[in-house]
Amino acid sequence: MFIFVSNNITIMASQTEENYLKSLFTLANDKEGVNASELSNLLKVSLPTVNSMAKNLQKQGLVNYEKYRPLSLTEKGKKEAALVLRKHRLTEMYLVEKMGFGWEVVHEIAEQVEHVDSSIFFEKMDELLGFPTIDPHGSPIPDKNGSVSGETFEKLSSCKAGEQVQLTALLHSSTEFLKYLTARDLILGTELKIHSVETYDNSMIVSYANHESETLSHVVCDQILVRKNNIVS
Amino acid sequence: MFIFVSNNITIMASQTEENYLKSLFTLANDKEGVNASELSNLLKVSLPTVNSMAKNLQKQGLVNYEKYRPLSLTEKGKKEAALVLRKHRLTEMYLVEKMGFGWEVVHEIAEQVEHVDSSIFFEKMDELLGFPTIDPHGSPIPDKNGSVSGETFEKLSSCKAGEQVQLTALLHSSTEFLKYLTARDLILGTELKIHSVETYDNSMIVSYANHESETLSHVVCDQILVRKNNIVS
DNA sequence: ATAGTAACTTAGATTCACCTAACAATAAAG
DNA sequence: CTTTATTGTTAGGTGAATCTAAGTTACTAT
Repeated sequence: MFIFVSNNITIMASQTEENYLKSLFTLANDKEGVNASELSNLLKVSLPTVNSMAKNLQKQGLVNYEKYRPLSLTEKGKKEAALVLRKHRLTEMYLVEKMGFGWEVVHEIAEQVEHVDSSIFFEKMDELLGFPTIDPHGSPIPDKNGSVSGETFEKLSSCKAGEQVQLTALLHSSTEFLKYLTARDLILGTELKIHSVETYDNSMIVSYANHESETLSHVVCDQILVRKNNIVS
Repeated sequence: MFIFVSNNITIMASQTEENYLKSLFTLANDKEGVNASELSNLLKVSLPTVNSMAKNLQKQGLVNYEKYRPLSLTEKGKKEAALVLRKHRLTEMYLVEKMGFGWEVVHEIAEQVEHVDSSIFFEKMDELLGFPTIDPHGSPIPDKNGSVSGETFEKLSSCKAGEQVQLTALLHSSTEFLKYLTARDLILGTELKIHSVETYDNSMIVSYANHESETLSHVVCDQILVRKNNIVS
């Protein structure tokens, strides 16, 4: 009879390692692999540094590394990275929603707070925020198992003329805002065609359902998240 | 974290350095100097490690170090230490008051959050808390210049039978100790009447709220700070 | 197809925070 | 006042995360 002593004692990744994992995760966005030089640029460290960290993370079973080939995360690495991202995004949400910070300033703070090692701390944030699944940039917040809800949404304000999109989420849901939208028959799922974007004030002219032409201000477009459709011509 | 200026270059103290400064500050409580071995015990590092860090901090003008003599903080060191303590205590306060954590669990989280380098982050906490001067354990919160509020409290152990006092702060806030107190409904602000002091072991018999008679050992009384009430007869 | 450039790797060094082993000074106890 | 115990110091070494310099592989463009 064999006795297996599991030697996969999980030790917490260092802050540095967490940053590498997070960067690999975000840079990999849909692509297959990530070049060492991309990481080198993003993290502002030299290529040899990336190289040795790649080997280190490979030893821990977190990244796939082969000489001269782009890097990629293993399944284990992806999960770990998603959990860091979760901490980052929950923190950003918390800072904005509960502490009243502007979106411009929260990233820098979240970059530091994300490395706190305390599950109750982040679960409390999650709870106080009402278990959000996307952050205000439309990026998904991974759940506590590191699973990411597949889709990422974009702000309507970042779309271009000619695109067809579907209204999928709101960044803010004040009564005022909801009234504004319902008054225009804009509900979740509405298919929008973007006719033009006014360069002066960034307002958009869109059409949908029974609405031939509606003008939406930038303030409004910036609070609406959409899914881009495959444009069928 | 804190900032010191040298040769016009602003350098941040490392998390490790912050921890040494904070420990020196708290261990020095009234005493003149701190033994290297005390630090060694508290920080769970070897004596040689403390020794070399002492030299390092001396070079930065933060501690007074002479061979074989106890360590002490310079004025500059005291200020930086107080600022770390400020971040720690504001964090604890925030976690308890705004996030609903119990005061037994916040220390561990605050130990990590205190090293975040962002003045707006802690100033926002301060603001949201209404600029408190005392943290959840009753210890004073230094202001943003590193000055500690003047009010000093007395040890319960130094009080006499017949006195009425209010529990205002704790000298030590280990999880064990906090559990001990909460198990007896002893919280900050509790009004205590000292019935008698046992001359043999210096234990005290006190009454408060729904507790007719509780015996507190000297060890416990020596860790509790109180404000003496003006006894109106 | 090959020369030139960009990307990657290796080698070797540095700094920080830590360690153990061995030695020195001070404090405590007889 | 000497011996012993505690406490502090020095020397030397380790691993993590970084660097520069120099060499190697892969991509790209003529």
